[in-house]
Amino acid sequence: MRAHELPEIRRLPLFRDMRHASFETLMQGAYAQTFPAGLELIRQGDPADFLHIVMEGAVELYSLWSDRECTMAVVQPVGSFILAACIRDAPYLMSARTLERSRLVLLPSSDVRAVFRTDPEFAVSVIGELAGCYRAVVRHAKGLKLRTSRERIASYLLRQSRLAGEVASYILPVEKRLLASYLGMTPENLSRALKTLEADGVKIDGTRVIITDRARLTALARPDQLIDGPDPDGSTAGVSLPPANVAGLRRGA
Amino acid sequence: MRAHELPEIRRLPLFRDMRHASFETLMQGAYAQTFPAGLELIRQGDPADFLHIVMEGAVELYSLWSDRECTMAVVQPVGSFILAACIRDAPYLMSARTLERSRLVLLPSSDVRAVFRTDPEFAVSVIGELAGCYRAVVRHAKGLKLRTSRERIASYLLRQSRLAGEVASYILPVEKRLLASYLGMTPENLSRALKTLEADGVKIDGTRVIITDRARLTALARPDQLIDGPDPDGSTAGVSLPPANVAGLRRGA
DNA sequence: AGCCCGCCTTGACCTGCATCAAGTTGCGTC
DNA sequence: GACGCAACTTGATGCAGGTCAAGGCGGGCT
Repeated sequence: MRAHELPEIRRLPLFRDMRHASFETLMQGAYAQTFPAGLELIRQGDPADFLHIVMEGAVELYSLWSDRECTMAVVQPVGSFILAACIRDAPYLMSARTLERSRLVLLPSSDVRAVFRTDPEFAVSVIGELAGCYRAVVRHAKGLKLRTSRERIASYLLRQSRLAGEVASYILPVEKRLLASYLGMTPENLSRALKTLEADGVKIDGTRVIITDRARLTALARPDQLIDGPDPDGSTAGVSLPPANVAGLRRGA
Repeated sequence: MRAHELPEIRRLPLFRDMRHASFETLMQGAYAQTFPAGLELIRQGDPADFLHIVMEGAVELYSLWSDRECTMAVVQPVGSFILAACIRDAPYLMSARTLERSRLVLLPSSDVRAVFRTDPEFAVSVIGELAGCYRAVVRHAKGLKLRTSRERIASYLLRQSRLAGEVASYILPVEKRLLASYLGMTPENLSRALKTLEADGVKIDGTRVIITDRARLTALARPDQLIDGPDPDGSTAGVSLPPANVAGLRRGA
């Protein structure tokens, strides 16, 4: 564990308000490690031994079933994942892999469970975090059930623009294949849909998104706070695709 | 509030372990009411003023977007709903309506939030409940993204059979239109798919389901604990369609 | 620099599922 | 028992999106 990492973890909403002693206890059992890109960190179905925290890099949460695979979320620094499985001492519902070289901190699940029973402040933070995660997944499910592919794409593009500060142009934060999987469609379909969306106010040039007619794109996407967020308090709770970079710098790769 | 209702609420996992005084406090602000069938209890987007508990009847949670609608879950006695919105003091993400004449207990959200801050045992229960809800929605999303319509139907039919005790025949606990919406398809498509599933080991006669070839149906559905549940500890956390009745008695209607 | 591999695109095709439009059944009501 | 409504079924049709197959582009490595 590096010196600067402890304060960074401490600043997370999940750990911000807990007692000092509790934090110490948790961090005693912690260990940090750097993993190469493309490594499977967690296999779905395995027992939830550790709460994972992403310090650097990016981690994809995905699910497998019967030779099919789909992306559920991407976790970026500094964020935690699979809190729910740790708490219930239940098998992971999702697998996780690094998208790039990543540094993680791992906390034994048993420690996490022990600490929130003795530190009410930490318990309250866990409640907030879980409630946020729950609402994020509900939003995702709503999008899948209520919107068509094109609408999901348009909403995503607008949401990323909003997260970057209502910019008219930005760089996609993830590979298109991953985006397609997250949005519940094939890469081919995403590619074609992006092309046809040029008639609806957005131009895609490689990884760059240029919103040419925001009103038109908005009319198609019909963004809704109850699907696209954010929650009034603004916390995203880490279960979604990462925010876009404003400048031309490409994340990862 | 009726005399027998307090103990029933107290028996819920969410309230079972809290301090007596906390329970008293919560129940002082509670009020119970009976609603007719088909009444909108909650409109998505409204502020989360009350935690709802279903004492009798059944409540559908559904979502609306742009003249489309989909069922997210059905809550049956004795279960609570929209805990996450209450905790975050955020707008409801889903609407709720009674499916039949139902009796509900309503607890002011502010009381819930206040109590879990002062009663660590209650906080722990809330954590467990939220983690369960989160995992239930993740499962639902996985099913939507990884399985085809036919596979979702087959899985659902097998799951209901399991919940009823591996019976070969049972009555559908909900209307088919609602089931279709829950499974993410149109009623027409459900109707047709059920017909074609007769070649795969299950016969549907009205509301009765008869599994004629469990092996064959299982081969199609490829049930998976990480999608269909249950979690090892068995708690369903109330976010799913209700279990089937074993006997010939029809729920609701 | 050149090569190679993986991501992305494009095309052709086709399946699954939605949509629209009638029926039909079942059930509660009068 | 007849009526009427709502749920369900069935049919015809169309389109969204999946699948399969073949390039093209770009970035990283030797």
